[in-house]
Amino acid sequence: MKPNTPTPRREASPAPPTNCGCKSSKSASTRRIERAWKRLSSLAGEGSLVALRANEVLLDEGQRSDAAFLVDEGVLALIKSFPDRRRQVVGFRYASDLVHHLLCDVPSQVMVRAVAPTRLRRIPCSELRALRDSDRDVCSLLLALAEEEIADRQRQLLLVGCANKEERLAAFLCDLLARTKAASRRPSELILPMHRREIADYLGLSTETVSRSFTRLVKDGVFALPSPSRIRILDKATLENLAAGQYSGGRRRSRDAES
Amino acid sequence: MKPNTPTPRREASPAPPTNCGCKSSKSASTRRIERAWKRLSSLAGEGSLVALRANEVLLDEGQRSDAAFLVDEGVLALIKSFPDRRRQVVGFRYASDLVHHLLCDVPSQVMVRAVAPTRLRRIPCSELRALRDSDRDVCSLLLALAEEEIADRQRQLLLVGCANKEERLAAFLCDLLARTKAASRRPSELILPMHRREIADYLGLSTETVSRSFTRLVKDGVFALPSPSRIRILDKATLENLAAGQYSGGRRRSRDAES
DNA sequence: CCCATGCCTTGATATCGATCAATGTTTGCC
DNA sequence: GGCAAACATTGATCGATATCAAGGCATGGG
Repeated sequence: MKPNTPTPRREASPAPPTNCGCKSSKSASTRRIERAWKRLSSLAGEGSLVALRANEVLLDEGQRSDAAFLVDEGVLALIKSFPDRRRQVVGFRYASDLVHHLLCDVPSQVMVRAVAPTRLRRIPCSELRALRDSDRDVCSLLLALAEEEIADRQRQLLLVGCANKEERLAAFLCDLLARTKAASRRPSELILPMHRREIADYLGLSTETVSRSFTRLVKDGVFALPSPSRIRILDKATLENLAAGQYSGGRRRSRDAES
Repeated sequence: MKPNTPTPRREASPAPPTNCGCKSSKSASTRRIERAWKRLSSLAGEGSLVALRANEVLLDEGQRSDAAFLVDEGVLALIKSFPDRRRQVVGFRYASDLVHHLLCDVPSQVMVRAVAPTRLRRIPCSELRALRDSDRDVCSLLLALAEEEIADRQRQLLLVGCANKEERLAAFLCDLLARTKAASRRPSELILPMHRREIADYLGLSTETVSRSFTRLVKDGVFALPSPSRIRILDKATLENLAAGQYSGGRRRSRDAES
């Protein structure tokens, strides 16, 4: 559709392992990563478009796909369900994210479901693997993406393990803000593409608790909620402090702190 | 210093992305990974040994190291601390694990501390990076290791997000059992190298709650506790069922289950 | 327009694990 | 061996969040 060349995940691609400025110049390694990204996304041909309606499942848990996907538009949730009702969203995927690229041809650990109308492009596993094996830069790029995902999971773990409900919500909103900053013209305006339930399953809370956290932050003047899915940030500093856990008030678990 | 050639993490290396038996034969890709591992570990020369006493810090949060490390013996914890007393262990590292290999020359997100006497071998970042860039198989190996770490973090996230205290402890013990299976002659005997506090910080619980969970599982006949750091598994099936969350009794968070 | 459905919010209560407070137990040092 | 420090266990109580239970508010179909 529109010929937007996808950029690497997150604006100003962090790509930790390559641009650490030790032996190769930053711009050189950035160029390498960009070239690799173009090669990779060129695999995602126009002929292999996938469109999903909201709530449609791209891939079930345990299912193996012979392709990875590049998100053109929309939002997906990676969901792990348990035999009883327990559920955990282990991540969201937004425009220009890769989905399933690490697990090509391996049974998926999670269900992948669109939380909003979504368009993706298929990247056949065989081609992805061939490119990875033949192109050093692509391998580096995949490594950089993997590291980013490790960092994401760690952030989420810290939230669920250490943060109270307002901190969790604040951190989630900050992440979302960072992801969609470019897309929106007004930086203080934030659209929530997912429902309370999905936010709750991401943050390890119940929907009621998520709702109460929204209410609390509205009352504290951190943001306004013109509609349940639209947020107007009023006090970004407080939101970010909450998100960073830089104050005292979270869930402690141990009395004695050493070191 | 015993000349044990380290094997890739986890016995019978899972290495998901390479041995999926689609185009290359399994043994061929396994051989490639093994060769890569040898090349990588040969970087960790005998001259660069590091020995840590229990509780000694290898690397502080925010510090950048110009080397990665290969664990010869012992156990390390990766710890994230917050301004107040909150703390989260985001992972443990055992013999034959790599430490910090993904974050070479980048400020560490976590503190790395020995929880027991530990010996490591340095792998200079520059050499690691050079080998990664020049050797395709090493790049693949690093990618496989990164995927494994993503899976580990996901497992931990599911524990902290969805499991009750006994499930969390059971899952932790099963993981530890799998990691040390080869080392111990008696498969039902398990040595805990870390203290209750570190287990608690890993599982997102308090030490008291961890202690109570131990007591509970002992009372339920799942294992015996000859001493606080020695476990004799009595009912492995129950332990594994608890760990897998394959029953009902965990922390639900949502009433309605669909899909 | 009216109704039905699904989502969101709010309130009351229950529960799980944290916290506070002792009391055991192990370990290592003298 | 005796002591001290660190670690582990146990009990009592508290608090944060889940759960249960109504409503409120949109949105869409007839």
